Amino acid sequence: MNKLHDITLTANQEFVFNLLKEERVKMSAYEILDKLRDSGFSAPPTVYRALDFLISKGLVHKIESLNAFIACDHTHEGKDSVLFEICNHCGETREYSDEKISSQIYRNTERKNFKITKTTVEILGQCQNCMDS
Amino acid sequence: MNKLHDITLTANQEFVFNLLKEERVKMSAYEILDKLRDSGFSAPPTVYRALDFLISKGLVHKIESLNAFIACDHTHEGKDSVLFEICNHCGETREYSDEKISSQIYRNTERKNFKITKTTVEILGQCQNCMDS
DNA sequence: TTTCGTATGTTATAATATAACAATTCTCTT
DNA sequence: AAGAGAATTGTTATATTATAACATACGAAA
Repeated sequence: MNKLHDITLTANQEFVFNLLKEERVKMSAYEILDKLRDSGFSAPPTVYRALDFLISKGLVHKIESLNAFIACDHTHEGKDSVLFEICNHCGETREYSDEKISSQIYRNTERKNFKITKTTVEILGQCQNCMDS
Repeated sequence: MNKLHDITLTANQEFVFNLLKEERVKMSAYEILDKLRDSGFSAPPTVYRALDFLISKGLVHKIESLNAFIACDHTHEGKDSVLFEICNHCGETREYSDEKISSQIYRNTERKNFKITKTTVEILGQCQNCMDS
């Protein structure tokens, strides 16, 4: 089932989303801008607006510790926290979710009546490939 | 036991650390700069250098999703991940660690031979106080 | 077809962070 | 106490990331 089944994208939003989906790597807003100049993008707000929309729909995530953006890998259900595992060396960024971590995060906060609006879990390090070489 | 038992701070580092310890709230680098102008701080590098040092010693943490810095609350042992719980409304920032979450993060990555250098776990939402009012 | 919400283009600027380099201070070691 | 080497600082400039503001255009729906 496609995540887009009930989301209509404008031309700009589609340019940004397709770029991120095709490249499958994290990109800064200004990298996106540069790659889309030929498509008519000329200034940062065009990129940031599209990103904001895509993020609000869960189609793109921001990696806070790198100020970078990446297309979302998988469908999100209600209460799962997204985790990112990022290699410092090659930049490869894997997204996943972990039920144990998500539920533990929610258990902690529910006890305190803290109402979560967003979770950020980012794991930086070196991947096996980069350790070998 | 004081965390500083074997760490010597320079004057600048101490200004920044004391400010963050006393205020006990997150502050941006430029807020720190403004508060320390009277102490002779005049440009960003002075602040960022002190912060870098304090972070490297574990005395200060950066909150990635807010580009802000906060004095560390507690002693860190080998493999614990720090968690931040941040109220969008009042800005209160609580630091804690959770053995279940930390160990689960490490279990996930060890299986894949991914070597962690840093973890970022930030939970944004609304605290009970702010919900009541 | 008017209306209203959303998206866009554009210019300017705000906020966050680092580069580069000369000058100074600190800490050993002798 | 002097000097070498390392670390820290002051300073200026600039890079990087993100938003404000406002006029215009577009799109769905009454």
